[in-house]
Amino acid sequence: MRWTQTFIPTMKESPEGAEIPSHILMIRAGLIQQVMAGAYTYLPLGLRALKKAERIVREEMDRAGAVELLMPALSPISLWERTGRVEAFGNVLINFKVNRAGKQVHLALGPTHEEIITDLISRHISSYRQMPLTLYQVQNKFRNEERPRFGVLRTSEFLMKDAYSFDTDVESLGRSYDAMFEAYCRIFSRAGLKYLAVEAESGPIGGDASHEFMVVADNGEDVVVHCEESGYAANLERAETGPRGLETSSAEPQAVKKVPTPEASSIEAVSKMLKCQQSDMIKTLIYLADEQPLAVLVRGDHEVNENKVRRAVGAATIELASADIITKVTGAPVGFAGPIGLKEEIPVWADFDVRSMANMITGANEADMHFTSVYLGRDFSIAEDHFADLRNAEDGDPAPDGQGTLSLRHAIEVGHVFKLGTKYSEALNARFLDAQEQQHPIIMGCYGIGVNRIIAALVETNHDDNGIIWPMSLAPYEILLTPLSIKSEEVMKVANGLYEDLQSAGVDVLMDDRDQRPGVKFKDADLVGIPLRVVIGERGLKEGQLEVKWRQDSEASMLPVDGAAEKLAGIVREARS
RNA sequence: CGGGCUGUGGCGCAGUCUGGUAGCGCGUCUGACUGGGGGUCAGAAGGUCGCAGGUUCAAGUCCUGUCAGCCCGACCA
Repeated sequence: MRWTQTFIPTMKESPEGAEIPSHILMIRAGLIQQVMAGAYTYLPLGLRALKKAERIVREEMDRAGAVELLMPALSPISLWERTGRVEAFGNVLINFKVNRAGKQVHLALGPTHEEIITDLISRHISSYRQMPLTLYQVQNKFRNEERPRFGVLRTSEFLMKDAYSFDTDVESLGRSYDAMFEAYCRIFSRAGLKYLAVEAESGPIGGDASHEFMVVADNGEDVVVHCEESGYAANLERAETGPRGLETSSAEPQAVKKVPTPEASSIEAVSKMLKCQQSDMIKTLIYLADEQPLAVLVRGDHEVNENKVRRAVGAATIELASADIITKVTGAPVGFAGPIGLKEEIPVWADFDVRSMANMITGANEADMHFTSVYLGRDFSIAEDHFADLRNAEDGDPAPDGQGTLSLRHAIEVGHVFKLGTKYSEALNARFLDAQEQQHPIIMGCYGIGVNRIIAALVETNHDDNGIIWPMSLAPYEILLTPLSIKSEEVMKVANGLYEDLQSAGVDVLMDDRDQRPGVKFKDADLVGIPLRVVIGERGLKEGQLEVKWRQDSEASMLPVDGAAEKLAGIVREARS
């Protein structure tokens, strides 16, 4: 492609509103253009990168034995009603009514396709002989995100590769899952991403295993917990922490005191008012677990992990109690709850770390009052089986296996594999007969990749001050030819010859044939980030040489014009790997 | 959904407090010079200042409403 014949609107300045590198660079390099919040046009260069990512995904899915199909974005709302996901998705599900032959038809734009594919499978699979089967598609998804942001990292419409496996038993599901897991590893490696496969929260519905593929990046929306030593990696929502020592204080216990803390209803405010460490305080939160109130205690500087509470308590749902319920249960307004003197008898759970606390400060279950010098065992007690790991992991916590310490990092989720189980097959009546003529629901898995996020995550993690640094595998073009003077016949003769030869050799080549000064071309070359740049200039041609430079290198090397095309094509082929 | 910020030629911004001829840089167009890291000179085009209403002799500027975008938080497969 010749630069003058395509459409690459590069920009010198960062657009207003774009703040993170991937967003800024994708706009400046002419990859995308915003249409509205959460919706972007892929310009020619951006689309080429996206298609490269898509191709890698297809190749690896096919290699793993998955079979491609294509489902529509449009679907009848009734399908979503059957699985209860109209409520589950709520406002995220884009749905609307249209008039058709005088009737109103209620439609939804698919945010994911479990319903549609399970409905499909229920009509065509009836025997164990037809499985295992894994189907996939690459298609646009629609989610009315409450808050689209960060360029193409979180949008209302996005390109997703979604795969679904159908198996007869759990062992077979495990094999299907592992095949997808392996495929994902190959996909992200080929895309040049440094990723972590982390244990993920499988959520309240179905499934006993789930992994997310995360690219560590400061601007990522997710937080992962990682241990270099043991290799343990998990989403913060899921991450467990290792055993922590039971420290005992040698200080002489003092008597409990009730102290006034007017209007100090947060941990921060109380610690400031009483001039104490947040880690000496107890945070007491009232939750509703399956509609039943319970109190959860964690150290003041820790965060409660609701999923852990839900699992520890054995509840299906968990939510923070409303102000009314808190007042009813504790006898005090929000912010003054504590384990001593709760108005109602409710279960009290505590995080392991509470066990090693002494001389604590807690709410007094009375407006504007806290207790100080509180001791576990002396002033309140908690049943031994009500201690559990109930908080989010923190930097420096021991790893679950005790090997090394955990560190927290922000990350971008680019893929997710999930053992679904029978949630959808039961709801949509997708069953099969086994060899014993017994009927069972089909066992499913689902596997998603955000294709746009592969691009965004790559740019986010592979750039320098001057622009994007593409790996050969995703680069919109593999070689950029930069003739320095298009007015020089000699330069253009060599450039055009190279261009033709490289194209014939199957290389994706872009030639900057604009009548621009060299500085402009070099700046744009770095911004756009094509991996291999070949400069054709009068200076070099005098020696019969071209100048070849990798985007990530600062120094160029010389290459004789004779045989340059074959040489360059070879280098590209090698780098594609 | 709560909090904060921003809407002025294609892009980035100043001007708004204190009402009085709409400006700057980049980009674009024409011409000349120039030609290895975003050139120079000369000229030109391009804006109902997000939208609606109000106050005023006069509104980009003041008031009311509204729409859009961005950031933080809440929420979220």
